[in-house]
Amino acid sequence: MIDLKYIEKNFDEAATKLAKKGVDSALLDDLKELFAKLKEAKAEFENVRAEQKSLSKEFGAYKAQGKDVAELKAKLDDLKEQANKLSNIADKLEKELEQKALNIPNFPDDVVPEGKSEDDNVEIKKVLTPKEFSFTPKEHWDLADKNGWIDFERGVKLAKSRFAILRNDAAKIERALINFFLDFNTKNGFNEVCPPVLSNSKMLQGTGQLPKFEDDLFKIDGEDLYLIPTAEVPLTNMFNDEILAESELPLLMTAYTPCFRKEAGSAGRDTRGIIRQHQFDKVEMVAITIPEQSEEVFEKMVQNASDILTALGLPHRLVELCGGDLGFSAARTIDLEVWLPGQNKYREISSVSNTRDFQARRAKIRYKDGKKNKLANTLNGSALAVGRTLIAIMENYQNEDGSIDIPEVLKPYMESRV
RNA sequence: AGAGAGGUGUCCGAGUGGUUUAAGGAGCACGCCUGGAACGCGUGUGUAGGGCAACCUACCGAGGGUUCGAAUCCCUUCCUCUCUGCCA
Repeated sequence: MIDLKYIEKNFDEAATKLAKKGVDSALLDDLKELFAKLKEAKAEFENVRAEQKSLSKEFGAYKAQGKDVAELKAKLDDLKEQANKLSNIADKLEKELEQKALNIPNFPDDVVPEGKSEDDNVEIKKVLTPKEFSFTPKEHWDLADKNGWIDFERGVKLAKSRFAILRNDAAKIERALINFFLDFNTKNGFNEVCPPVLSNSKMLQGTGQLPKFEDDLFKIDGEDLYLIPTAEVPLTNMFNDEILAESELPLLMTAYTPCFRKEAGSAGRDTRGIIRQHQFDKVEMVAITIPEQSEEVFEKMVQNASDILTALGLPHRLVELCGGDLGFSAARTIDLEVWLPGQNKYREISSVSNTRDFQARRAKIRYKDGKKNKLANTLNGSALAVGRTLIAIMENYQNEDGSIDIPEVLKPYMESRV
């Protein structure tokens, strides 16, 4: 959640920042007005309540002394009615304000470039040069057919469209990648976690998926539970409503989980192949830091994801997302895009974000700084999306006859094949 | 799923209608003690909001109710523990 006090005191600055993300300043006006109204309503209520409390004490004393309380009671009855009325007004305003505030996205960092869509993202650097093929490289779905690696029809039969079954070596590579990623991250200081893949609504609100993006989530019928869209949700919320000791920060975590997304609004996009599925595997990194540290940890996470791609011999590039392409909770995001020779373009394979204190404020993740409690910073990033890595390996390691080589670093993880 | 017990501050824990204005302890911070530390002693210390000082308000799992007054009584609901059932 954004900092309402900050908006109150630095309205123009806040409006400028959010304009970068495409937020209409009228929304902020609304928010500011509500905030002021709420303050006033609360003050009014508190005054009445204070009187009510102090007279109630007198009432007790009167009774003890055997004095007549009729007059006092009439006064108190009146105050009670007033207090109820005022508290209802304040409650209503508070709920309205909260609902509106929960739907305002995070402020972008100053380094975030202006822009409306992904076309305005800024390339930071390229890593590894795509290799020249002596033949026209195929797309991954053709290679999948040729090798019997992906069973699209039966995936649809089991569930519905955008579900697929990995078979033969594809299933083995998927598993090998998960293990390779987890080992790689662990060696770089990330602690391995194996969380639930269902999450309740409070946690999803903590990381920003709810209330705004309910349509993207699979919900369990009759329960306050959703399938997680990313391990960011359970890992970050492990510390929901907790106060951490400064000495235990930064907390660096990594987890493999399947992820579930309805992909509402992407009808027709990436319908071939397994680029965009309702269920996909991902190994995620999450960090909880003090504010002064989050920049450094952010760089580390980007570097870590890039190093994995390099270790796999996959050409990729780093892209700084522009304001318009930035996610709801992110203050800053760097995407890693892997080279797909079959598609002849770079495609997103990892997204590393610093949410600053946006999620921490929603999820009440704090740390004790000497005496005071302060909001922590939370960061997340993929290292990496497993299915898309499989695609990248297929397309980059393909031979003219359609066979596919296995990257060296993966071979120790695939002894049953080699 | 059934029966019983319970949810109080960073943690443990007392508290069955009015000096609870949440006891006490641990932890933490500061000071004394020390060559330095531990121990010991003293002081401070729940969270959030408003004035930003005194002070005021909300919060005892959540929501509702009773009452002049609720951590305390009633209802609903969630969670935890123990036993039973089921299960990888």
